[in-house]
Amino acid sequence: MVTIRDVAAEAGVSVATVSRVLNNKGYVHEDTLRKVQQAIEKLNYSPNEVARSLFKRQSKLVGLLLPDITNPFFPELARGVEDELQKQDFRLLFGNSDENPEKEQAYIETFLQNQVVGIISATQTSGMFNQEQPAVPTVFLDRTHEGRYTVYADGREGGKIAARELVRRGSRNITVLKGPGHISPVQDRFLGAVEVLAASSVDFQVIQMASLTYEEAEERAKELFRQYPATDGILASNDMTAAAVLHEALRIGKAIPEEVQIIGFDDIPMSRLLFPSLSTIKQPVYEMGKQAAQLLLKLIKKEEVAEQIIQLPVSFVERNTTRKVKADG
Amino acid sequence: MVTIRDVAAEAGVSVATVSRVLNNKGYVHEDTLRKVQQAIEKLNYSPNEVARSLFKRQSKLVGLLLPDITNPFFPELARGVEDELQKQDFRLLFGNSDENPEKEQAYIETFLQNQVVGIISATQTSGMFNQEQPAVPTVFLDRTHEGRYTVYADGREGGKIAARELVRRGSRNITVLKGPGHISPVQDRFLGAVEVLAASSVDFQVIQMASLTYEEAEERAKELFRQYPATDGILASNDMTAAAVLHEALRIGKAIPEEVQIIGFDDIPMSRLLFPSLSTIKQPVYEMGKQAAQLLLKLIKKEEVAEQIIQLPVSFVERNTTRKVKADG
DNA sequence: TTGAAAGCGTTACCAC
DNA sequence: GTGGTAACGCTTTCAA
Repeated sequence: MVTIRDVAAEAGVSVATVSRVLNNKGYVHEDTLRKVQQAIEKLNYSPNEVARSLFKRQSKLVGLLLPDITNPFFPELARGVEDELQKQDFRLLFGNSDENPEKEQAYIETFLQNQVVGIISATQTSGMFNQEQPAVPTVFLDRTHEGRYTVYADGREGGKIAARELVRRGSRNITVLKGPGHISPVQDRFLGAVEVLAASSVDFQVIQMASLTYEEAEERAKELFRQYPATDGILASNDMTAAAVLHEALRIGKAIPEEVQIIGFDDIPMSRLLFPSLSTIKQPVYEMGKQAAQLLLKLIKKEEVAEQIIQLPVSFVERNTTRKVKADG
Repeated sequence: MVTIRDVAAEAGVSVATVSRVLNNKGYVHEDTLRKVQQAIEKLNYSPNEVARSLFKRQSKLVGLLLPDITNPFFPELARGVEDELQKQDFRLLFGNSDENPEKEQAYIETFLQNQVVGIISATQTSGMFNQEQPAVPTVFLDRTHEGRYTVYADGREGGKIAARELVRRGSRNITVLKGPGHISPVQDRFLGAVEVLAASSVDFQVIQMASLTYEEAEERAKELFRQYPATDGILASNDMTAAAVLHEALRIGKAIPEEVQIIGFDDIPMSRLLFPSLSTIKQPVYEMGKQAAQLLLKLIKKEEVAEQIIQLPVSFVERNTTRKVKADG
């Protein structure tokens, strides 16, 4: 391993000088500069980040905590975060918590032990965060936490839009699939939907799910069609569950969207590839990741941040699990 | 920040002693042990990994380089890697290279600067790796590299199986969509398929794609049906392109699988949710990630490793883009 | 069984 | 403009 000492020796200067050119701060003569640069080149030197981090008590690393990268909602989030951080030469320390408090705790602890400059977390449990203010700037992503920096999409409005679209397109007996209540975005969209439905004149009922897995959604969908055969509109908690419902509906011979309309939530990549392609509420996922990273960067640099909570808009994506409607007017 | 010094002071011992209990190596009296543990508890001390890494010239970090986590093939790979490493308290430094040599170079450099103990790379370009043996144990995943530790699935055999299944199920005019030749697994499956087709009595043609994007596949699919209207069987480079072909086929009114059969490759999560659900060649993706991590762990610990290359088997997943065939016999 | 001290590779302060 | 050196928090000799 070649160190700053070797470079100094090679260039015939002190380590202090080499350090100065490395960080280009402080005076250094042009000739000296050249000598040092040549030495660096010659020895193929590259500074040891660990030593730097130790001295500065802060690394160029950011901790990213996700529930599960395998859930198709998250890869784009992660990408948004990474692309933004990468531009400023920050790197990602990455972990999946499975919403398991112990795992989460363990990851956060090692993030901190590795002296990350900041943390972005898309988890809800946040056992650690709840206890105390974390030692480094932290931004929550997709999940809201009272009094914390947060970037998320307007799930409430999304739920409303979904419900309105379903009603507007003619559903008169709607079933809402309600996801786990402790996941804030899931709860928000549910509340939004119910708010609109309650104020409308359509019949509706709610089926509670304990998870958002495809498998459970399949079960619930069976139940749904058995229990509420008159249902002609379904609001799913997310696209994955919508896919399960869609398949079950097709399996038992329902015409989609003629007999039953379905609206999902998220707009994950697969949604447009389903058949019929899935109408859904789109979250600006990449943008959310990006904005979370930007916010964190500001926090790290102690720049002024206008607001603690950034809420991004969602939008209805009309595809083929909802009926067409005449142009408004 | 509470340091080992604080703990030592609190416990009334030297830092050396605290270090000994931390790493439980060397003699330490039972009473002393207790005192130190209490001090640690009381001060809520947790050792600084950065300082450790600096001294040991080696961290508890592993670099994971992926082309793009947004490509649905990779999340499960990453998960396999992470789950395995996490058990042994290693953490992941994570980056997407987009198969861009500069990005890749930059990531690897920072991995090394952060003194990772090892690297797992699923990239093909590997500008850096090609030059010289990297400074730390490195395992290639999904992509093969001459003379390097590698974990991958048997794409060649997969290509053969796919071709055989298509022929066996009655396709007589087959189009092979060939992905970018520089990506080894993609090339392997192509070669396997062609090998079987060439030895068979069916007609076949090849369409070359410059990428594996859905968008390009859509274009090529249009071309395909225009140029080779007699095609009754399609071998796609992966499931994503298969999905595009499937949609285009449906759009122009082809009956699937009656008029045209399609087989994908990978078995990404969406494949079973397509309509008709996609027959494909399944790669044991999670397992691949896991094995790569296990291999790297062995390398790190300088344990004996039986072989440099681990090849995992693939399998045909029969779904509904291929015709049923009577039981063999 | 314990402690003093050197050293891991940097940076930043202070002299010159 | 430049260099010497303490310090970052830890581990590991080595001596006691």
